[in-house]
Amino acid sequence: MIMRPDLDAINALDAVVRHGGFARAAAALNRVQSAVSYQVEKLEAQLGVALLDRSGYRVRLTPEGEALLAEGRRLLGQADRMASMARQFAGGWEPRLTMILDGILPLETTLRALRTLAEEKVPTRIQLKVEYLSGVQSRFEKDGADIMVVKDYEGRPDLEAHPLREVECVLCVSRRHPLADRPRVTPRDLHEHVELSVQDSSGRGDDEHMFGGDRVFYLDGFIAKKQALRMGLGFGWMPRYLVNRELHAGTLREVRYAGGSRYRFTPLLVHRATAPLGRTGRRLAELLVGGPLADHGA
Amino acid sequence: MIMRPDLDAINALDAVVRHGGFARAAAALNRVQSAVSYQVEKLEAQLGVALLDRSGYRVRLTPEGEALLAEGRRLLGQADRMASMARQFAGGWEPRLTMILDGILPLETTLRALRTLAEEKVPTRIQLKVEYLSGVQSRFEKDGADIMVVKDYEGRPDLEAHPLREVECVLCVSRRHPLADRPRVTPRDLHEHVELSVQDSSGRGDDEHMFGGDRVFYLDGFIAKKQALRMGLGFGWMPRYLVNRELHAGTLREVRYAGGSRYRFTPLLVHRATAPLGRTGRRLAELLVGGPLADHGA
DNA sequence: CATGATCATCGATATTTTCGATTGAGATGG
DNA sequence: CCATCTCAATCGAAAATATCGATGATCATG
Repeated sequence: MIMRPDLDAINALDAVVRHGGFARAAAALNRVQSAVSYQVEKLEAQLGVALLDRSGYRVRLTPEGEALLAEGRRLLGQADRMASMARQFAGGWEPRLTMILDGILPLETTLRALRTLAEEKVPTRIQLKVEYLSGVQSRFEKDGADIMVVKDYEGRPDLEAHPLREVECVLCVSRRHPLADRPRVTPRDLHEHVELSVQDSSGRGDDEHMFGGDRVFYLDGFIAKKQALRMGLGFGWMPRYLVNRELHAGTLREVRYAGGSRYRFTPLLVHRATAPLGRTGRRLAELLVGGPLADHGA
Repeated sequence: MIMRPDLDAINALDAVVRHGGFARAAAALNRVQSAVSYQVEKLEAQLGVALLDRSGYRVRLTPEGEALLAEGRRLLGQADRMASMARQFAGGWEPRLTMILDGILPLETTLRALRTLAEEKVPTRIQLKVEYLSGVQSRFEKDGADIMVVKDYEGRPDLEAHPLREVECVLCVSRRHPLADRPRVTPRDLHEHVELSVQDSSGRGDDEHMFGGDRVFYLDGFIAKKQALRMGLGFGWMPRYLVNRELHAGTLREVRYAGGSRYRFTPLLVHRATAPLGRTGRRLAELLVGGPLADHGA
């Protein structure tokens, strides 16, 4: 008996109430009066409830009609949201985007970009995963992700890379560590101490910037690594943005290493050239790279 | 170009995905395969997005289709909720119910009944207002409320009343009040002290149980009155359920009044006989009265 | 390779929706 | 009080839309 209401009919009722009458509603809907009348009657039949009080000269909502129209308007709103989502998909926005980020990079930059996307109301459901070193690429492949932001990656012809802002790394120790006060540190000095490193989350080989000592502690992220450094467990490379405060305060010291206690690298934003990014992907890349994407290979 | 989607079309898509194929979906919907095919194509046209990937032997949702169908299912759910609300209205449930409660009565009983109604998922929007003494009836009239629960009311032929569980009142004072230790309190004794009373929220006359002394403090509710009693400001009647704990603990004492320090009254649930209660009203009355409503006057 | 299932397509039919005109009832203004 | 206007229901005809039933192409399976 009572069935699902028809959106057009709800829309008709809404127009009648909003414009205060069938004739006006009809004009607004580009229909004739009887068509609107028909739709409202249909709605009443579908719901099995009298929605309009027709006893007076002008129609009025019944209490039931009021409650149901309120519900119906929410329904219309939701339908419109669905339509607008479709419009965005039709306009080239992808429904999903997966990005893998190397944990050595500042998360804040990425989060700021994601917030901007949210403010721009992109309909894309974005998934962000953090990995380390070659774990990034490995997950990129395994998950069929759309974008990865890496320190290094194994170049392939079907991948396209864009350079991001340089990141500087510093070789640090705790101020209480024996290496802290040594004026000129040699590789031999380093070998006598524990090196702290973030483990490659894929389980594969090590970073080129490691020293290959006998004792290496592997931590599962740079936050843990920083904590270990501060506790004086050993020495290790840290991205500068993560230890600036500590270097300044003196809780961490830069190792005066003869071979250079700093190095810079250029992170790369990589995506597949074969399956080009959707609009959200392009926008995200644009925000991260800091300008529109040039079309060049790795 | 992109328009509001049709619920039937969404339903068709849902059936196709759920049953895994057009033919099965058609069977489930009591249509033929081509009709379902038509509906899904219409939906795709309405949304301007390819929802199904038809390249394989079996159709699959595109990523866009997945996102949009998820949205669509929520839409269908909401539409069904609207239909079920209508079903309840059609079945005699009223959309709104206003009840006025005398603040002397235990709120908990009422709240328990309202919770039960909520659990029974009645669609009615219930408004509860608390007033005191004749303020209850006055608001009942002014707001055109459906139900009032009163201690006393001005009987009229078009009102129908049902007795509720008796409430007992106790004449109390603070244990530090001079009346607390007096063995036999006379009306004259009472007149020497301040009487505490809850003010009639309509501003009209006083309760029959007042003592008519010279000094009466009017409080704006029983919580305030209890506080005043505990502070030793005076004596006054309190419903027993509100002061049981204090009487037991000894912070409040029952006045040993010669004319009786207790009285009971029977609260009445009153509604209009002319405009009979809807289903929610009847159910609420039933819960409060503690049984089905008998059909008798005041 | 035969068979069966799946889905798109298409003409015919059935149903729904809209149109346009009319009617009766209430408001409006002289 | 009456002419006139607006409002909304009603109804037959026309238009639009949905469904049916049959066909054909494609793919899977044994």
